[in-house]
Amino acid sequence: MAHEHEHDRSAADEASEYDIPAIERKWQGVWDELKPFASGNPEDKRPRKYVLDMFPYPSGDLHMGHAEAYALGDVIARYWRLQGFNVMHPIGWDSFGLPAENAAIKRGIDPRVWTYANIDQQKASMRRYAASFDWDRELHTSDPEYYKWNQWLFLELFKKGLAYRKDSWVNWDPVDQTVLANEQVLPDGTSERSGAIVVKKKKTQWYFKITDYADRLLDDLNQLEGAWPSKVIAMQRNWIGRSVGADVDFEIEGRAEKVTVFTTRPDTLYGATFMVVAPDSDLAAELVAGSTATARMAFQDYLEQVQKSTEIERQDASRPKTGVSLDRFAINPVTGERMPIWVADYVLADYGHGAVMAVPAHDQRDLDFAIKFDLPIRVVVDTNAPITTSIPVLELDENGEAILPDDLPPLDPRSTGTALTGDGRMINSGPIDGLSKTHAIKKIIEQLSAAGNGRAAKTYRLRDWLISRQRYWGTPIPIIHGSDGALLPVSEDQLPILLPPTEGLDLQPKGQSPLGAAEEWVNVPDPRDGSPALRDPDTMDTFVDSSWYFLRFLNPNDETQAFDPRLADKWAPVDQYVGGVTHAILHLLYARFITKVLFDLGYVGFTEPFTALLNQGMVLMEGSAMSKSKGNIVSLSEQLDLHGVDAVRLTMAFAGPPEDDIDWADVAPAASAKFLKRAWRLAGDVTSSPDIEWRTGDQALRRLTHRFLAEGPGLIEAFKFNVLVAKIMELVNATRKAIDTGAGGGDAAVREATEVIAIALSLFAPYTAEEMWQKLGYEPTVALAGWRKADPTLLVEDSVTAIIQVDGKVRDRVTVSPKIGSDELEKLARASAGVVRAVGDREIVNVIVRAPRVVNIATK
RNA sequence: GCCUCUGUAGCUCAGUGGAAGAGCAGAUCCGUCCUAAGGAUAUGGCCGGGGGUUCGAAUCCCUCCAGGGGCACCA
Repeated sequence: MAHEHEHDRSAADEASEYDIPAIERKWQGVWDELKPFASGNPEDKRPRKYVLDMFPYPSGDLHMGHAEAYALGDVIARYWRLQGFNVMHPIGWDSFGLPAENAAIKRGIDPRVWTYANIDQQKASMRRYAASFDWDRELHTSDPEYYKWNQWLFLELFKKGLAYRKDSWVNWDPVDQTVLANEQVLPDGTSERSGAIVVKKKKTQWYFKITDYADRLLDDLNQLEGAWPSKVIAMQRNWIGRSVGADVDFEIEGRAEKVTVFTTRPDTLYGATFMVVAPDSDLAAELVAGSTATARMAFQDYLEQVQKSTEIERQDASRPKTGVSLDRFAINPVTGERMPIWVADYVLADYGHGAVMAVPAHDQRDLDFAIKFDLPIRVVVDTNAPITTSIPVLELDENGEAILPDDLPPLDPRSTGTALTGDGRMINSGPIDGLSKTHAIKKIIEQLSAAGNGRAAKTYRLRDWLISRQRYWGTPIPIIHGSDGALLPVSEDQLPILLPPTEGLDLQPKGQSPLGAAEEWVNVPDPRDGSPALRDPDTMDTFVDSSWYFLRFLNPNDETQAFDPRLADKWAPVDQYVGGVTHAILHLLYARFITKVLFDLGYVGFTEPFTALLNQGMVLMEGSAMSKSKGNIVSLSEQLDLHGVDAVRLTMAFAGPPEDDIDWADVAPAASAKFLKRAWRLAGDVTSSPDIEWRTGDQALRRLTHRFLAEGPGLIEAFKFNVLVAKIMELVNATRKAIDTGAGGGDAAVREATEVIAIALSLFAPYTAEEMWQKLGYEPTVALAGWRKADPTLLVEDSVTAIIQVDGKVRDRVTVSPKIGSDELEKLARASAGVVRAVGDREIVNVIVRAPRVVNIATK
């Protein structure tokens, strides 16, 4: 620090001190005035990019997880701005939902009050955090101006038959007293929100018909390959769970209608020796009703036992098989054999048709069951037979059996206990004998189709999206129930249907929507004839809100439409989406679905909402997720007060690859703060003026600077933020060295490097970067300074070191021109002292030359 | 059980056929009334183990081990 400042430090201007709180205050004001992150100017000629962070639920204050996500998303937004793009980087609030309602109940206040107070608080923290959001686009999903368009969207789906009511078994959360979508139930059978064990209830509810889009949701994942994390793509594929096979109809003795089952292995139909029906299915109840009294009693006992078991128990595949016979029979359509019908809980009521044809020889579950209950087993695929891609021609003996090598294991699943699930050659299967699996499947489907008792079929694990919720703080469903049961859509000019005030309403969860008790609200005239009718009392799943919010950001204040299709053409889909992997299925699947619906309705011209996706990891503390119960919560505001916003943001970016978790115990925000101050000091030590001629500067430092400029964009675009930060550190160290022991503070290369450092740091540490930029003699803002182009002449080295190996070991090295020829390099290598010594009197058998980098001399 | 990702310095990670690297932390020294800021220097590695391919392997192939994630009675 210069001496003259030491005497009047108290009066020193802000710029001569690295006074973090003062710097933060100063630049927030400047940004508010300059609005460098506004993206709404229609005259703006820059190319456009849409960078979106998943919007937060307003829980009260920012936490470490938000801090990581918004730091990383901001790096990308700021980077594209430096590359000359008009970047739309909006933020809003996912402000409907249960936490607000539960908090309101606890405190006896309106959820609105709690929600909007939280938003105010959280917004202040966010502004301090200096994410480069375009605040002009802020939206709240709990505003009537927003949820009006949820209702519009619902009606669009209703008109298309994609929103419908059905009576079905639903997931019921006994704590929050509401139904849940399948996606909101964790694999262990608990609610993702309340943690309660979810139970099944039979209820009539609203669904969105996402299963109509199952194929497109699955197939379009291919477009996202490489642009979305492969983990998320895999999870979505699993979730949709398409199986390809056939439906086969079985005649039932004593029943007029056939029973259809789905199978992925229609080729094994000749080996189907019994049928298994889900115990909790309507089919089982009906079949047993027509059976003997003994069967009915056994079934009743079994059903009760099944219904007592939890979802977790039921999902344990290692559990021994259980079941009872219904004493009814199906007829195998190809063999004509009688097949006993059993019920067993390994068959699920809500998958396929709730019944399976059991092929014990070739399916492990069926085999386990057949062995336990001594049911017939017939092998129909010879898995020992060789497979060819065409119809195989095999050596057969006089009985028509394939001639096999002696050492193959026998085909006897009953004694081995292992089903033969592999490919092979069909046997015991009449007209399809001799075929391989693929051909047999094709042929049997043809035969079944021709006979009218089967057809090709697909089935999915994906279920329709249950969107009704029996709670207050959400979007009212725009449907009126006529006294005759008619479902009457509210006309669009009546929207929004506002939530009634909470006064006089009991929000306490009790299994029925609190809205149903709002007499004045719920009782409406039938739009057809004015007779008494009722509003639908349920509210929508808040995932409806977030399934299209990225479009509302385009013109969040538009009162005439949900979004402007012309703006959607310009800005959407989102170029870069950033958020946690917790939404890998839920939100992302729903948003993809709604986007495809909007495409089909002609509102948007694209079918995928998020072109690229980055999942950031979690912030942990000492190896585990931060939680109140563990008592390991690190307070973000404390960290910000301690180290400054810039240091915390830099730490988030530097800690590792963005998708990895950050353990706050392993990182050093204080070291980041130290580094930032070190970088900041460079700007004060630059004594040249901005118009200095770069070319006169120190060449070594210039080379380093321009190599940095050349590789920076690739690192950012590959999300290797941590690597870029390490490179900035290197550049800072080299510049420091040039100032102290080399070219000095007046050198042009020192100024150039420091400017580049300020620009690069603006991605991670905006306050420090602005401060440096100003010290270097420029007007704000560094955020729009632009990423400089690397000078290609500074990227080529004028000499390189070639290594000389003898038998793979380095024995010498020579400094050569990067353009040296192979012959010349080989000559140099053979003559080198190290090589002569190492080779000695051995014979040289081979010389590999890779000019200009390496020569390897092999000896005998 | 199946699928998938990851094992490189104390920590976080680069490097993905051609000399094992960076940042941070730690160590020592300079500096200082003390502390700190600041600066300098050196240290630190069976590249998870084993086998193979190659003139040459951290890098490619096989196999095993360890850890993370996902799926799992879905016919």
